[in-house]
Amino acid sequence: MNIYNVASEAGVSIATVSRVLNNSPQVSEKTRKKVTDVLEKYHYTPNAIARGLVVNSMKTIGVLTIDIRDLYYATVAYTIEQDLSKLGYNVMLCNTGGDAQEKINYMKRLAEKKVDGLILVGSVFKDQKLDTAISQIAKQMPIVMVNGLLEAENIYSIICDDSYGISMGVAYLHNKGHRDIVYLQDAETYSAQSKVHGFKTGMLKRELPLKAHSILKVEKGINGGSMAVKQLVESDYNFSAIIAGEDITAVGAIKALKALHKSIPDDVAVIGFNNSIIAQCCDPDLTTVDNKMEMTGTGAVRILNDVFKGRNVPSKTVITPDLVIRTSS
Amino acid sequence: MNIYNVASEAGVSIATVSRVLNNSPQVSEKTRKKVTDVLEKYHYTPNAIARGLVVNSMKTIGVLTIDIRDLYYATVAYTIEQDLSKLGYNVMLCNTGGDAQEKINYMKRLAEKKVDGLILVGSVFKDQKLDTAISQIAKQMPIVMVNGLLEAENIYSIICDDSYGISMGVAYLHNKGHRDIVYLQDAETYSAQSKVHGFKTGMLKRELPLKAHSILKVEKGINGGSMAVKQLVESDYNFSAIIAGEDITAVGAIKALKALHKSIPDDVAVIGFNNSIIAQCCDPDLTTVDNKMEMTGTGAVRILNDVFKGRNVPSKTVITPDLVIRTSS
DNA sequence: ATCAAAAATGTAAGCGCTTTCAATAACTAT
DNA sequence: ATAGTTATTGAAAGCGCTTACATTTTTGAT
Repeated sequence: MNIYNVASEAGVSIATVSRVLNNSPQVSEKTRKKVTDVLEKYHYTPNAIARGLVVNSMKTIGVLTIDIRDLYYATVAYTIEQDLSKLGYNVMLCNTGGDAQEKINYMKRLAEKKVDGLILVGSVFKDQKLDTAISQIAKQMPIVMVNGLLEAENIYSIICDDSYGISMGVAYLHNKGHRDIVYLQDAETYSAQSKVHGFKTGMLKRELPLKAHSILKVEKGINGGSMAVKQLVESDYNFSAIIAGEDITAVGAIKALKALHKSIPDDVAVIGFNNSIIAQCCDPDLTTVDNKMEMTGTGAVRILNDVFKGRNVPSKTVITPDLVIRTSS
Repeated sequence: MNIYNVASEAGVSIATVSRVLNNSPQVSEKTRKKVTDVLEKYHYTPNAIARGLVVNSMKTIGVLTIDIRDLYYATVAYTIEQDLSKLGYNVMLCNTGGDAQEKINYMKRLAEKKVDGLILVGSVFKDQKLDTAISQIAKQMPIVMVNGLLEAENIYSIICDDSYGISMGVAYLHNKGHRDIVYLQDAETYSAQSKVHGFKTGMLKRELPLKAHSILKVEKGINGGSMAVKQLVESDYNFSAIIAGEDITAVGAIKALKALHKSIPDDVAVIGFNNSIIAQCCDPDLTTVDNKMEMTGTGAVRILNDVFKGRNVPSKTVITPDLVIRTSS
């Protein structure tokens, strides 16, 4: 059933049917009814591909995340999807993992499908090949980078000030009397780098010691956090507080500390990052940096929509995180 | 840059360009090179919309979930996306919430966009209007229902035997000597109904008491689980074990129990459902039913692909869950 | 009744591709 | 060289829609 069938059945031209389909005001009530009757009778479904070919848009946005099972990406992607849906867009969701080439492949496929825009959530720290590819794609459609930065035409960034988030954690711990704070770096993304930076500057600003074990690179997850604690204890490193790059890593640290009969927060204070639901599942409840996932998603969509509407959009938007204090610190 | 430009630049016909684009073997190496040179020179990107219009497919699958922030949906959707990607498909992800009408709206939009198939993850228990809509849509494309059932042409179900999962929990607790087991029902989906059924039959089979408080309807989440425990304690109900419909609800119960200085599992044993990462974040680690999220997602994709390939596919596939025993029971 | 303006409808081109079928080029065996 | 094959290539239709422009109908003022 296509527009021709409808037209002949209703005794009008295809142009008129198209007008009815698009609620064009310039069609009389009488013929409108004739057409809608036929439309309903045959359960006509317009073909968005054909429409898309003409108007050169499928009302679809590509969203690339590292891994949707990670609560951070899930929440951002959820908000993006819901907001876009209200604007009439659908979301193509891609899990790219950490690999740059995989990201490029996805972007190319989405470019072929002529998505109206791209939102890249999370980003590898630096990859020249990837950056080139992104800039190239941006010639075809606007790109919003969430917690990633790439200064180029038609690319917009929305970034949570993760650095500041971590430095808030440092400040809080310092005020509580902590001096030997360990930071667990559990990723190599733009955000992760930013967090490390925040930790370093926060420590230096307060003249706290930055030693060999102050920044530990670990695997993200419960196991990574646990291993870090084991490593610290085995090396007899003296520490009274841990800040982790993600809640889940902090949970791992808590588990290991408890297994060693360390009291939290009395023996060791722990701070996480993301303020995901996980922070409320562990025991004690986790103090964490709230990086405003909903605000991030909503902001990304607003930027994209503003670009579509031809409005003036700053190339970089910054979101300020909060420190959520719970019982683990 | 379109196929015409490429053709004239390369001095061939558009048919030849199309053949090169689709790696047709019937084109000589010489002309193939002429064309690919032009393709690369201009960074030509094929237009999948135009292609889609001709072949009537966009190589896209619609995936409807209740809420991607829920780890269960996230994991299933992740697996689906990854598996489909390998087969050359992209995923349109939709968060429908619990609302039937919303689901219908999404499905209609996806139908217009001519997705090649639909995977509905999770489903409202019964809704005549929704079922009618789904059956209608199934006339246009195959539909796979994950943990949902609707017997109709072109609709396939893949279901985790949640009923059995819960009954395993009951059996385990019974063997440990528990008699007064409470079930926390935290949803109204098909799965949720199935879990309740499993609880009832499991209890009856072992001649365990089913009293007024044996099945408690609660809100899903930490708060729901906590409230349930409070309610049970306040009403002086005597119970020694709790099974929750989801891990996160079980975590809420654990928190409330610990706040009341009940020891877990000695005073009260707790079992969750899903075997999500949350089950390893709480303290003690949560015994839970593993409903094989990856297997479910992979199965759904396999079914869809088999249908595409014209293979014979059973209308219902059942997955058997496992009981993962940890320290909370 | 008549004509100009406005409203409604129709015609036809074209969006960028695939694909059938016809035409041509390149071989092969005589 | 020649006819018969076979491998390449090209011409053109068509996928289902939007839209600029042309045409027809309606309306309203005279």
